[in-house]
Amino acid sequence: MSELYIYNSYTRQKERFEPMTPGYAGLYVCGPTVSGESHLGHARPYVTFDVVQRYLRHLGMKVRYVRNITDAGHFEEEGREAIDKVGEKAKLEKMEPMEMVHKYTSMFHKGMRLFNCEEPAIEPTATGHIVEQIDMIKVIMDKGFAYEVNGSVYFDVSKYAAEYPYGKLSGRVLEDQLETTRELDGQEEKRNKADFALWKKAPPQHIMRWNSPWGEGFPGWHIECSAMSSKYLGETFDIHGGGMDLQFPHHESEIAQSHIAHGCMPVRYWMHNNMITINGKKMGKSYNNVIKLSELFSGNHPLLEQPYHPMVVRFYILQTHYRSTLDFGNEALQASERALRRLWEAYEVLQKLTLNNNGAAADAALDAQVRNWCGECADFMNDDLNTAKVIANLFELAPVINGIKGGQIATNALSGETMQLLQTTWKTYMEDILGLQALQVQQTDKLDKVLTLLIEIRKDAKKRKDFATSDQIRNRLAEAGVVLKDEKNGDVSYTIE
RNA sequence: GGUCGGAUGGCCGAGUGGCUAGGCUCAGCUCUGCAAAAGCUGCUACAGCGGUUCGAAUCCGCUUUCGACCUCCA
Repeated sequence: MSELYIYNSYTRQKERFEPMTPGYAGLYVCGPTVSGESHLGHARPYVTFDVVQRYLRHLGMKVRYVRNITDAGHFEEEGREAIDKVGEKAKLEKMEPMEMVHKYTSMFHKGMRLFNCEEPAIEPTATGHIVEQIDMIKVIMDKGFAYEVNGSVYFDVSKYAAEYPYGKLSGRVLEDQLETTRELDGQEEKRNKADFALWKKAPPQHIMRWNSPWGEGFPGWHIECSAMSSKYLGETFDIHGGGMDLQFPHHESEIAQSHIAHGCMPVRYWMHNNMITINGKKMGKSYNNVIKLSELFSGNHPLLEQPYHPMVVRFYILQTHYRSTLDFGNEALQASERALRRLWEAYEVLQKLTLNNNGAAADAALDAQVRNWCGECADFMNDDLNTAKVIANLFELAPVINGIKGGQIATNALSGETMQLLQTTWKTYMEDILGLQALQVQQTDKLDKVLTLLIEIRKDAKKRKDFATSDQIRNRLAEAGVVLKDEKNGDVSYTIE
């Protein structure tokens, strides 16, 4: 039995995952900024870390999964107008800040449900943890690594870098930063360009503001994650996840401020998912090329040829390793849709197979092959969560399942034990770990009865060789999105698209 | 400009030294009243040029090219 290895961005190598407390795992993932609707790019980390969380649990660990909601505090452009993003957008939309935050939080939650992402154990908000953030800033100031200027507080990166490995996570050296950091208004407040804000003084027009020892203002860009992760997971915790684009400056800053505030490194394993690209470019608001989730599900976007089911998108994400870029394309999504449909139908077939083969496997070679394919899935997950290879193995097994049903493979080819392993493996990976669900519309009993009746009428017609009637039923149902399938044994099954 | 990471068959995408990845598409066959589904078979690729090696998509060097980060970003 192999053990779980994950790629640690901090050390840039795969490391064996050993939780701090055996049997328990702490996971923090940077959540959404609820000043706008989530897009396809956002889906990736949440699906990725949902699988991480599911897998840790599958391995028997109790997982505390914390994912924040950023509902205040980020700057549009640091140092320029010091505009709180949430406050500014609210004015444009003529909404109260809390009204907008609630709207986009609800939309985010709805998206997560559609993707079948399990809810985090704790979903803390930035505005709910102003006190903790202020306390943390005070500690950093007391230790001499932050300074106040005109109602704002900055972290002294140079001082930190002189003693500690600042830039290790993102692979950069401070000297480069000093040369390449862009000239911005308000930079003169800082002692060094590389310093970042822990607390910003609120300009008069700023809506969201809180009292602090330094006057009215709002928390800096990075402090919320440090304050909330340490509160709920401890000063050092197991896994911190997020998109690769957050490595610098966000996660680098988290490390520095937490390190000073708590005297220890905050995170043991850093995990970063790669980006979703579109026409070769990262999908992001700075490129103005985002496809919002609602557009994706409705197909209402110039780049979309059709709507895509949330499960198709989830499957599409999991077919690629999380550390590779994933290029958006209609062809790719459509391929995923067909693939998932085929896989899920095989899964449903497998669940219905009831074989009681008490004897040995008639086809020992196939039996061994099946056992091997099943067993490999765990190895693939343990190798830095290679969901792509797990799915490939499920596709290796699909013809075996369909073959047994179709009669191409003898019913006693596999031993009863292997059959059971096959069923358990599919249930475990399809549902529990990959978190996949049926694409089909949930049919009601009434609909099922109607369709059963039509199928019976069609069967009678076929018996009488009245193919006009039988084809009419089949074709009209197909037009309505119900596909009939004539089984070899005379049964008829249907799928609703 | 600096740092880092890619370039795999018609498309998507695994894969770090030798063994068919997988999916989608396409073609043929089996089954079938026809079709669909399913099963079987075929299409066999690793940007280019050198090098290391018995052997390289996989290691090293160079070239071309794309991207990410350096500013809010998942």
